[in-house]
Amino acid sequence: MTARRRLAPDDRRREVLDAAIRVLRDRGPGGCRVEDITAEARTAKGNFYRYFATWDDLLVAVRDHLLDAYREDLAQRYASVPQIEWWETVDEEIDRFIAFQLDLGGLHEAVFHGPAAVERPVEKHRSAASMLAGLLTTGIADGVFAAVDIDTTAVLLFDVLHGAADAIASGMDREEVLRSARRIVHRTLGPDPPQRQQAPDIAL
Amino acid sequence: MTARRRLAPDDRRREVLDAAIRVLRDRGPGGCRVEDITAEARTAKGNFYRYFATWDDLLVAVRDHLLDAYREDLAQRYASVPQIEWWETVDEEIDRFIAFQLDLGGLHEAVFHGPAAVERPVEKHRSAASMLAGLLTTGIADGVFAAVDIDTTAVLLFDVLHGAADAIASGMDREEVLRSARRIVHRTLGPDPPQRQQAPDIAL
Amino acid sequence: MTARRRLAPDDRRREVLDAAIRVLRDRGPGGCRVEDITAEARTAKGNFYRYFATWDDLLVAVRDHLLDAYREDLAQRYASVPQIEWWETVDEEIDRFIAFQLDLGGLHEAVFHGPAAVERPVEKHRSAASMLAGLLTTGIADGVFAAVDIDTTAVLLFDVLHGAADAIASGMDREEVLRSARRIVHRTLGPDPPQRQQAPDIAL
Amino acid sequence: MTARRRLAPDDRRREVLDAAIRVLRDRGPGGCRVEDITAEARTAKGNFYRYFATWDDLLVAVRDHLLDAYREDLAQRYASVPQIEWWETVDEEIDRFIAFQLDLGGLHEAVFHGPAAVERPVEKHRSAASMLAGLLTTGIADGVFAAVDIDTTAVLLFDVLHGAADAIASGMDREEVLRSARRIVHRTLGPDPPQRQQAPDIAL
DNA sequence: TATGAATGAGCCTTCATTCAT
DNA sequence: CATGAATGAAGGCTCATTCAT
Repeated sequence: MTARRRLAPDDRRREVLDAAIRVLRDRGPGGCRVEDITAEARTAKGNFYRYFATWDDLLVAVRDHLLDAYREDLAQRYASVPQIEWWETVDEEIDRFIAFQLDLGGLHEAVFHGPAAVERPVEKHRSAASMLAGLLTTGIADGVFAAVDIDTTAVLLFDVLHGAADAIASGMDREEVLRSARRIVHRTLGPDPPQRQQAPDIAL
Repeated sequence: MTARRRLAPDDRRREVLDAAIRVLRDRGPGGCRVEDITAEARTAKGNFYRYFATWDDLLVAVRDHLLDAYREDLAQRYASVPQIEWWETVDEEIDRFIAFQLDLGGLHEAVFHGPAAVERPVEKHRSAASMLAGLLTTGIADGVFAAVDIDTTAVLLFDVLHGAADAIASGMDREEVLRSARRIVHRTLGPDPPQRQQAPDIAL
Repeated sequence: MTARRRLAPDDRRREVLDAAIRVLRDRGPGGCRVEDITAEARTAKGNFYRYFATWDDLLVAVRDHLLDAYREDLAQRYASVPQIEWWETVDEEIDRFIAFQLDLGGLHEAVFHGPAAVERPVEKHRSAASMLAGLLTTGIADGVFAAVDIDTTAVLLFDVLHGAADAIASGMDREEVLRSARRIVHRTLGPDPPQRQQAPDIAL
Repeated sequence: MTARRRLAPDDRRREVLDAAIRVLRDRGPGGCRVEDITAEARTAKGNFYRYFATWDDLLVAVRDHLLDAYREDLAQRYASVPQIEWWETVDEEIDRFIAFQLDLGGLHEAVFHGPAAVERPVEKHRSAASMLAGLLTTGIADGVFAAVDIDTTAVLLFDVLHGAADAIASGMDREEVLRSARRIVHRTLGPDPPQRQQAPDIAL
């Protein structure tokens, strides 16, 4: 390289991390090697290992960074809201999360699947599901959401959103998918339907 | 060298496929090479390539085999049923599908994620979602399920089931998860709650 | 295959040999495996080894077959000719040999180069050069050709013809090449120019 | 692991290239794998690919290196010669070129034949024939050589020299071969013999 | 005898990781 | 600290050759 760019360690680490995010997002996990990332970060290959002990560590770091950023963003959004408009919020957050997922592109496969993801699962407090669980807790406490089992429902609704993004990415109509996703969430969190079991019984 | 075991091509292919399923299930995609599979199948490495042109082809074959088997199984179950007890069926199939997923173990990551899955997506007619769509179509036609958008809802409910299996695999309580999964499906497919939108409306 | 075709061993061997010639000619040594040849010969792979101990043996057999055929052809041509028109004959044979070489296509590289050729050189009595040597011997005896060293000249003139075919194959103008080849041969075998050494001396 | 030897890329590349030349020369293309070369170069196998994208690229590099070296050498020899003694020069260059070829040993087959040679032919400006063509051009311009067709004659005379080396390598007497080769070249480039066509006519 | 399934050594190529400078 | 050359374990794939049926 032309000239050494001396940076504070944290800045350099951040540059590498950002480069990794860009490269992973664009090219996906395949065709993305350590060298691709350091090249994108305009630093030397060996430098990578100054900041990340192994390749998997990078992946974990990327994942955690994204999740933390998302969580922080979420917190920001509701930090100053005195009274949440729950159902509006739900739709808004659904859209937002799906948009976020779509934006991840190839990154998603890289950090949420593959060996790194399997061997080093997201810590609970970081997971998207736990964010959702937070929302559910408050919403239920506010008496707006039905009293579902929070942890499991959060996980499963998260899967719905996640799957919605995949569906859109794979070519399904965005609005259709969004509509169905919203429907599932609304139905799941809405109040119990009074006569739910009867109509079917009759139908049979 | 052990004695040669000469088999009809179909049988040998099947043996290799079965070996692959076992190995993949137990060890996951990492730590599973062509040689591991042929060793498990008690045949020579080179023989692998008589039956599968590339490693990815094997993965696709495994995936298709599993999906086809599941679909066939499903068809079998309802082939002779004159009158479906829809809500019972729903619960039963939910349990069954989740059990199936859990049983896949490391196989799931191997064949539904990773390069092979990305570059060679499941053909539509084979996908689990399309099976679900079939069920939805009939259920809606029978007037039991709400008139949801079939394709997208099928995909998203599939994600719920899939996520449920993951959740259980990752240590969450099986019954808890199952209950929430059932709840989401029931709510999604159940009749519109007459007053559903009111409480929120008032809340706003 | 549909039905076993039982052939006399010699016929079968010949079929395989012919198939090899066709395949080698068309595809060259790369991309030509034992199986390609047996497929072309419409027989089973294992049958190959009934007639040729190794792959290299096939190559040698092909080479010898071609050379023998050429030699026989040559003999035929002059068997009944009472009086050879030497210089016409020279030109005719030059053309013929080059045409033969060109016709070999990929075969040439396969059988006259490569490991087989290196480790198992053509036996002297079979070589094209030895045919040429025969011609030279007679021509010199007839007092038509200059008294060159027969063995070495034959080899080198053979290289000229061989090179001429290569040149044409690689895109040079056929007539141009033929003319130069003829010129070299004529000059080499023609009578000593009386004043040969003087002009250059003067020129310097 | 032996101690790491860190070299400037150009130096290392050169070491690998030289090692390749040695190994290829001694053992020929068969029985020479990437690992043999890196072993000879006292470096790790993987390092090979820092300098040569593929095996064939190495072969091409070796070939070009040899041809360039020879050409440079040739140029050097005549850079400072004011007046060329053409016929002496011819004999000298014949000897030299044949010696060069002989020295190549197994290298010749490796780089001038085989898949690499077929798929990536020598660029024209590098070929030995083009060097010869240069010589012919000047010699003809000087009025010393007969006005032959330069390109084709160069190619064919090159084949003579090349064949001469092969002949010597295969056991023919060196001096005999050289004498005949010289004769062919002299005759080809010498002045037209006055009565060339008559003697034969009479002889018949 | 004919068939084609089975064998396994061989080989190129990739790339995370290390470390001399 | 930064650099990028060096390392070497993997691992996919080929194909001549063997041999059970």
